Amino acid sequence: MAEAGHLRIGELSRRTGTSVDLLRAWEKRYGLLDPDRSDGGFRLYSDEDVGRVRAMQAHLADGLAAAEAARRALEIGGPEAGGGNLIEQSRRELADAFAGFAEGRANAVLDRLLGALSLDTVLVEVVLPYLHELGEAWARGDASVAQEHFASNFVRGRLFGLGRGWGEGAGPHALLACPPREQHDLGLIAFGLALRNRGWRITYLGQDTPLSTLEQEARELQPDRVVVAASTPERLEDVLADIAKLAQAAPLSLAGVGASPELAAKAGATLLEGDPVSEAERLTRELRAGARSRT
Amino acid sequence: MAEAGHLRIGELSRRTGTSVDLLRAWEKRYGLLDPDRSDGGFRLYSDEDVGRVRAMQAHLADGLAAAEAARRALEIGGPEAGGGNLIEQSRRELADAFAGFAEGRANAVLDRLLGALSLDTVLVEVVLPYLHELGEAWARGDASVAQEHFASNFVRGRLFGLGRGWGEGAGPHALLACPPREQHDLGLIAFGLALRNRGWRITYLGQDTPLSTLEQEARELQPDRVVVAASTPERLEDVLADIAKLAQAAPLSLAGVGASPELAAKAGATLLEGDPVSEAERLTRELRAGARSRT
Amino acid sequence: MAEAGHLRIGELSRRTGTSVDLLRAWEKRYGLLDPDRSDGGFRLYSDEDVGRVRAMQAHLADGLAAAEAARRALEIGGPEAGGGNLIEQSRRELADAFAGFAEGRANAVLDRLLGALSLDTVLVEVVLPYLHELGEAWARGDASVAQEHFASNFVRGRLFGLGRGWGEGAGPHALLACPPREQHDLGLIAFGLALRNRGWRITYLGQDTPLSTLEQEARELQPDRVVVAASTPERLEDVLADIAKLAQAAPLSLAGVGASPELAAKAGATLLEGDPVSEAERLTRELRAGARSRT
DNA sequence: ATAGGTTTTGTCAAGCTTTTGTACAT
DNA sequence: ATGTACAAAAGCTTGACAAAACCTAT
Repeated sequence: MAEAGHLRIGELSRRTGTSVDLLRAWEKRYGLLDPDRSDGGFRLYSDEDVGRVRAMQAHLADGLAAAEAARRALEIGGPEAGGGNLIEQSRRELADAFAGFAEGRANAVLDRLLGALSLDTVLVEVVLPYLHELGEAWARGDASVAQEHFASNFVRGRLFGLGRGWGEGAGPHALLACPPREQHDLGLIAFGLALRNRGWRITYLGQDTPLSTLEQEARELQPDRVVVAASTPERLEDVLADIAKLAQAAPLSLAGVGASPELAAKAGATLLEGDPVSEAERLTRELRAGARSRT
Repeated sequence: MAEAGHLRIGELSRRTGTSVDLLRAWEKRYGLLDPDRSDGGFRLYSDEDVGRVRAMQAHLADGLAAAEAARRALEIGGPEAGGGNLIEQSRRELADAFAGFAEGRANAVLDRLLGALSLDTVLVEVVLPYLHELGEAWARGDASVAQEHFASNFVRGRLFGLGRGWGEGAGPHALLACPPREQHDLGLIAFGLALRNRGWRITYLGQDTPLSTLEQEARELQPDRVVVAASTPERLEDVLADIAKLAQAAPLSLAGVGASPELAAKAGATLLEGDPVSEAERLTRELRAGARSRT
Repeated sequence: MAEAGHLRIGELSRRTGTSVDLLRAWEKRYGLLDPDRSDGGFRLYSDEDVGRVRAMQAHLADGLAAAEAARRALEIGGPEAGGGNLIEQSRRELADAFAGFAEGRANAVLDRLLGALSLDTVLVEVVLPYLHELGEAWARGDASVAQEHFASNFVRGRLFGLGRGWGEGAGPHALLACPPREQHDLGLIAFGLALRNRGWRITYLGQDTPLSTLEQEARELQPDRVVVAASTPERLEDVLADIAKLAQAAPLSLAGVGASPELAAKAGATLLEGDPVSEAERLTRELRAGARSRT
């Protein structure tokens, strides 16, 4: 590695959008950087340093004090270092367990993961990829329906277990549902968990919810955000007019493979196109920013 | 327990719909309440007091004079005099909680029940009746779809939580599923739990399972019993030929409101017409008898 | 983990939507928070604190007076205090709760764990390690007798609650007991639960059971396995002859720190030297293998 | 039910300190 | 490049205040 230094401070400043003075202050005050020096004494930074500065900025944007942001940026290797192996292995074991209807082993794998990593990581690195892969295998005909059913029910049960109590609390409030005839709700549950982890309160209506009901509850509960998720565009297109009406009742987002920029635009809704965890993060940040700007 | 006081008089008033003045009057005249006091002298009421006020109201509504109503409200021993009271009260609280999307309270009710009674009792006395009633209310149009969805998802999550690990073990093996297009699986899950509680190992395929898949898995796993549950006869009639074929592969039972003696006879299957717990008990007994006779 | 403090009061305010002044007031008046301080004296909050504030808000929304809401937020803790490592965090919280005789909080922690993980994992990763540690702390004189009693009784109550109905069912049958003068039965109960989870039927005789009684029951009930657990060798040595006789009546295993290969050999019994869950798994596997070989 | 006094609790202000980004002299 | 200075933003403590909620007694 050792990536010898090569960037001078001006270039590092340009690349990271941080002033030269500030970079020096961070170095002095928090030891964030420890650049090589040219013969003449110029600081020479490596690519790793760019990463460190970016991490610092991310933590600042997250609201941490500069001192604390620096401390964290320095704690590299970070949370999931060495988790890579565990994750890779767990994915394989999980697929194996499902193939053999071995609930006990599947439970053990998830327990081990949850014990070692954060829920966000488990969702993003194992559960969601597995669901994705399962869908594809099923479409290809490589997975039996029984296997898909068994795995779905298993995962649904575990996710609901993790979500226990998510309907309580004082944070922002999200209302989650799938449109009529939509049965795939696992991604939506995962999204609910990611929101919960960020302080949201969740009301979950789930699979196959009529739009009229959804609109009525949106008016009544006045959630900070309504999210409708579908696995195919048809499910949304079929009720597009109702969705547009729903968007009048509360801030609305569309999610899932079935959502698209066009549909979202027509409905007057936001599109959530990333993975559940990133989108939960984004929604939370936006809400926080909105609250601040209104002050 | 001794659940120290915590509600102030205003909140007690809001919760019971009785004016603050009247509450103080009842305390003074009949000694209906005997709240703790804060350092500054504020009255602090416990959850028990809420129950006592409710009892008082019930007696008043019943036509008793206030003095007499209070005497009786005090007599009833208090919180959960006898199991019957607990069950009755829990049912009401559960219905209340679902009506208000109050997940926390619903969890609290179930936790209390599970702490005090056996799983069988909780299923038979509270969960299954509630599901039944919910179905009827929904059919009558008295419950919103949202409420039904919310409650179903909540109950499904809790039941799966209770069944965690049910796929493992040394006991007899049951394979459970609903036929195509059937979405009501809560009763089937409850049945799985009742079986589990009697030592069975459960493989759960759930809603909307194609018969071809089911038959294939039945041949492969060789379960001691396959149970197919449906909420309307059509779901079963539509695939009657396949069900008959399935009955060749493994001992088969039909369950749910959609099952009938005629259908079972045509399919070559047993009928489970009682509640999940009794039928689980019966199946277990039969299996044991069968094992003995084969010896 | 030790997730040191890192949020300053402004950010905590933004994240929870509570004014800075109010946060300080809650700290001063109710001791709701006890933040670290920067060198200069700024308050530094942890993720757990975010959870505590959220719990406080939830209770306020529920109508409790602020003083009472704070008391509960401290007792019962927050719903989901940040991601992190679930097991590590739960262990700490449990130890905390026991140290403060906070039954409500201990219950909340266990409920969350049981909802999120399988029983096996909760036993192996949290409950048993805690018992072990408590034993050591007590031996060192670091834990008071009162604390040890409180924790033991609490855990015993919860474990028996989980085992409710374990005497029923169709699976293999285990008879569990401790020898005379042995009072430590928590590990044995955990073992019973692990067996139950694998389909066994449990008859539990518990602490301080005379060998004569045990032998009589073994002859009468004809269990598939008898397990005797002791925390010191003396308890077993004192009745070794009787144990050997018991081994004639039914398949016998010795367990607990007091058991050893020598003792087992002398008694004609098997030794269970691993943790309860692994040994339950092993016994179940052996039983299944035995059943198959006899076919 | 009203009147008159008390407690609780969220908010604010004043005066001082710490933290942190930026500026400037050497 | 370095070291120092500076000012805005964010925090700290103490003390006070007023509205809401509650008290007793009539």
